Amino acid sequence: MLDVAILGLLMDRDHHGYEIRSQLRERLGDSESVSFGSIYPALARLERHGLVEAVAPAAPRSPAISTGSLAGERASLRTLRTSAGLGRRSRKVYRITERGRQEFHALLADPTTVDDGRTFSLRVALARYLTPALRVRLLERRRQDLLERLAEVRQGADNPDLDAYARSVMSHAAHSVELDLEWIDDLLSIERSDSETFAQEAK
Amino acid sequence: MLDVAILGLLMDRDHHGYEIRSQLRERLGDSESVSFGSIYPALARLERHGLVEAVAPAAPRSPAISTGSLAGERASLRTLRTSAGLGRRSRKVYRITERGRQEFHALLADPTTVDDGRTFSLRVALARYLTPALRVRLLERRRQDLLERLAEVRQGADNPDLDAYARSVMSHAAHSVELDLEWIDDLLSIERSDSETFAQEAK
DNA sequence: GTCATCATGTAAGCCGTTACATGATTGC
DNA sequence: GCAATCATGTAACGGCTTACATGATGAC
Repeated sequence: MLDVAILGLLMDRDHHGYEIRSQLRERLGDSESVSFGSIYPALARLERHGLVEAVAPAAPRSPAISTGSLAGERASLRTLRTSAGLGRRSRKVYRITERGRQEFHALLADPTTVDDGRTFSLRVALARYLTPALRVRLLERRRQDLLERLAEVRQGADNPDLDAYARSVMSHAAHSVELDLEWIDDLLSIERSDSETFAQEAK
Repeated sequence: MLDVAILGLLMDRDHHGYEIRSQLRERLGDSESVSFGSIYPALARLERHGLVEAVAPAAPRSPAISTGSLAGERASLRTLRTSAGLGRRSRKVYRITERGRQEFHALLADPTTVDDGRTFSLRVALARYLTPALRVRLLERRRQDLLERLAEVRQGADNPDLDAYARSVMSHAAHSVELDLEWIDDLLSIERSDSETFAQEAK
C-alpha cells in the first residue's frame, strides 16, 4: 500500500523522498509515519519498474549538456540533485510516469485487496481518482465489513465474563465503528446525490 | 505484542492455539485477526523460553507413568493432546508458568514501547493487571500523543489545498481522535475517583 | 462417505522497522 | 565552528502473512 500512497502523492505534483513522509501524514491522513528506511527503497523500486522517474527540478540553470564524459555524468547528477533555487540541496525529485499513472489506478481500484482501516482511509483520501461506481463499491464493501465487526464488539461489550476494562475496550470499539459507519453513510449519500444531480452515470 | 496478548489470555485460564485467535477478538478487542501462522510459532517460542507449558487437560485417566521407553513418550504425547472428554481431540493446551507471569507484567508495563491504537487497546483490555499508577501513566501518555495527532488532523481538515475526499478523511480522523480522547478521559476520571474512594495509593 | 469445522504445524516471502553511514545547509 | 534540520541511502533483522501439508471429529 505504500506504493499507492507514494504514487497518489506524485499524481498531484513532484516530490522528493524526505517530503513524502510528511505529506503522507498531512495529505493522506496516515497516522503512524512510515520510516525513511521504507520510503527510499520504495522509490528506488518504483523507479526501477519505470513507474516514477527522477527529474531535474525547475529553473535548470546551465541546462546540463550531456558530454558523454564522466565529468558530464557527475554534472548532470548534480543538476538532478539541485533544487529550484529554494536553498535546499541534494534532493532527488521524482515524477510519476504514464505507466505509473496506469499502475496507480489499477492498485487503487484493485478489488482483490481487503481494506483495513488504514488502507480504506488511504483509498478514500485518493477517491477523486476513482469513478463514482468504484467509489460506491469501495464504501459499500467497507460498510459491510464494519457491520459485521459491530455485531462482534457489541457482543463483547455485553459479555459479563469480561472485566470492566475489557468491556470498556469493546464498548469503545463499538462507538468507534459506529462513527466510521456514520462517516461512510455520509459519503455514500453524497455519492448518490451527486449521481442524481448529473443523471448520467451508467447503472 | 502478540506475546503479551497470548500471555494475557493465559493469565485467565488455559487455552489451546486454535482458541487463542477467537479469544483475541472476543476478549481483547483485536480487530484484524492474527493468523495461525503467527500464533503457533509464538506459542512454540514461549514454550521454549519457559513462559508457558503444555498441559494434560483435566480428568487425566491413566496418569501417564513415564516408562522411559519410546512407546511411553508417544503415549504421554497422546495424553497431552487429549482433551477433557469434551469431544474434541488432538488439542495442545497451554498454561502460563510463573516466569511467564513475571514476563507478562514486565511486557504489559514496559514504559519504552510507544503505543499505537492497537497496542493501547490491548493494554487497556489487560489493565486489571496493572497497578493504578501504571494505568494512569498508560492513559496519560496516550492522551498526550492523541492531543498532538488531533492538532495535526484538524489542520488537515482545514487545508484548502486538499480536495473534499482528503479533507473528509482528515475531519473523520479528527472526530475519531476526539472520541478516543473522551474515552481516555472517562477512564482517567474513573481511576481518579477510585483512588479517592480508597485514599491509600502512594502519591 | 464426504463435507465443514476443528486443530496443529512448517516454509517462503513480504513489508516494514531500527540502526547505521554520510553529507549539505542554515542559524547561532 | 557547531548544532539542528534537511536529505539520501544501506544492511540486518523482525514479525506477520500466505500457502501448504496433515489429520481428527461430527453432521448429514
